[in-house]
Amino acid sequence: MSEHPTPASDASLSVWERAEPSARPTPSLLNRDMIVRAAVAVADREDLEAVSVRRIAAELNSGPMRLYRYLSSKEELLDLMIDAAYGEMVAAGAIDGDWRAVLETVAERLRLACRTHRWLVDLIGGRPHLGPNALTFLERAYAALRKEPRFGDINLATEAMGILNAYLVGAIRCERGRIAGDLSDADWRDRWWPYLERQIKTDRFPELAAIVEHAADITPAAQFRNGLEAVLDGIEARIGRA
Amino acid sequence: MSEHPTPASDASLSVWERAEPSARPTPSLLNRDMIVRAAVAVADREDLEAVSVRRIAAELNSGPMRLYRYLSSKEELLDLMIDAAYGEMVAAGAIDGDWRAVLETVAERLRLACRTHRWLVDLIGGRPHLGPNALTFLERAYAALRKEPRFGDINLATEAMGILNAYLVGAIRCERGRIAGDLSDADWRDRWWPYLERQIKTDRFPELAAIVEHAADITPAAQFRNGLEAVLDGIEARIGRA
DNA sequence: TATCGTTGCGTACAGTGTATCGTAACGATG
DNA sequence: CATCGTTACGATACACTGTACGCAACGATA
Repeated sequence: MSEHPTPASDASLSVWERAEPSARPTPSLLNRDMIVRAAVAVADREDLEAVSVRRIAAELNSGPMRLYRYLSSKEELLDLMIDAAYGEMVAAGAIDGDWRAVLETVAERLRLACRTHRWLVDLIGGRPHLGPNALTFLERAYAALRKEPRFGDINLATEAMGILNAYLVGAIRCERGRIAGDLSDADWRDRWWPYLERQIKTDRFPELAAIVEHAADITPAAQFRNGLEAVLDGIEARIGRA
Repeated sequence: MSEHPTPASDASLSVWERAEPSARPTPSLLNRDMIVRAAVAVADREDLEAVSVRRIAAELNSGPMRLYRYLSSKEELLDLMIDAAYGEMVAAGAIDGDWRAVLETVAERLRLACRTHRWLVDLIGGRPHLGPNALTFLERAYAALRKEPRFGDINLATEAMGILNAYLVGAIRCERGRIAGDLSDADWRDRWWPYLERQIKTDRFPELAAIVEHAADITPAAQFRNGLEAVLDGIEARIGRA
């Protein structure tokens, strides 16, 4: 597979020994889509730091530099991965309903995407998401939102979406590694939890102790939804006032 | 400074060629605090990816592995840096006032910390912040918050703080790289902005076009405050109802 | 004094992203 | 058809990463 195919015109060899003339060693089909697909697959199966240029190239039976004909940097690969995720969010269907339903749909789609592709969590809130699918998703969300007369002023719509987005990014990111995070996560159970328990036993943090004691009272999903409701209430208050 | 000192007991050399016996080359003072200080300084001056173990070690006139007597991994160095930032947030003074003032103080402190130390933005929302200073900060915030009778139920306090924190993390992270981000940022001006402008000219994204047109209507700082107010309103609505 | 366990940290390894550049294939020309 | 200049591919190589490993030097013990 990676053995040097004999150069098609090595003069020291007779014709019969040499490879066929159209020797470009079957330049196995390759295109951006395949690259992104491979990267997403690796990131899904393992995690984001398993995605290295070499690794993805190997996955496609090529050398690392071959990818650089399709991408000009690894960052661009990440951008493409993000946009692939937005592609799924777009494909999940039309966005409609009253403004609250629209914002809830946006929230659900993003959260679902981040659950399907855990690596996405590390990528939201960092670089801007401006790929074609992201733009399409945003465009549709805004279009749906602005059907409501209350959001006739575009600045109001932008503000609402900005607030929602900020909450989403933060909530989704914090869901990993919340105080007293679910002990199913190995990192929490083995590393942080024992430490936290010891700190609390010192009686220097009575409030936190109480919090940890009640930590199991609410599931992450419920917390997400409660927060979302609160944020939407807040937006409603601002909209009404404006 | 880094020339190989001849091993003091290399049998192949005569005494006169060998270094003095007490060859331990003056093990310059070192401790965790100095390491963290150096790392923060480098990250402040350049950015987070300038912080490599080698680089920080060199900054302290030592080899890379020397740091591993004080840290067991680079991640721990990042944890220490984060907690140093929380140290400043704690030192900024007591937290008091009514619940709204408390949450606003928390918000301001975190945002200020992220402006003073831009690298902190990359570190919030990722790993949990459980260093002693972070715990102290949280403890004080909760203590102040719970003076309000409305937050007698600890679960309410946790929920409120969770929502606030999610918004803060997201808002602060998104402040870098928002749609039509400030053109003072070189990356935006040279890389994203021209692209975005071209996309909008295609008329495929009329909503986004309108948004971009009005992008300058509001400053990032105002947007942050507006969002914060909305989130606090939302929390108030939930608290009142509960 | 000779030996040993412990400690500190330099060396080296396996990996990263990507600049560079030799070379192979091609299209145009003699 | 042979030759050449041009292009584009992608292997090699470079500068860098985090850190495992093992060696050298030390203090304590026999």
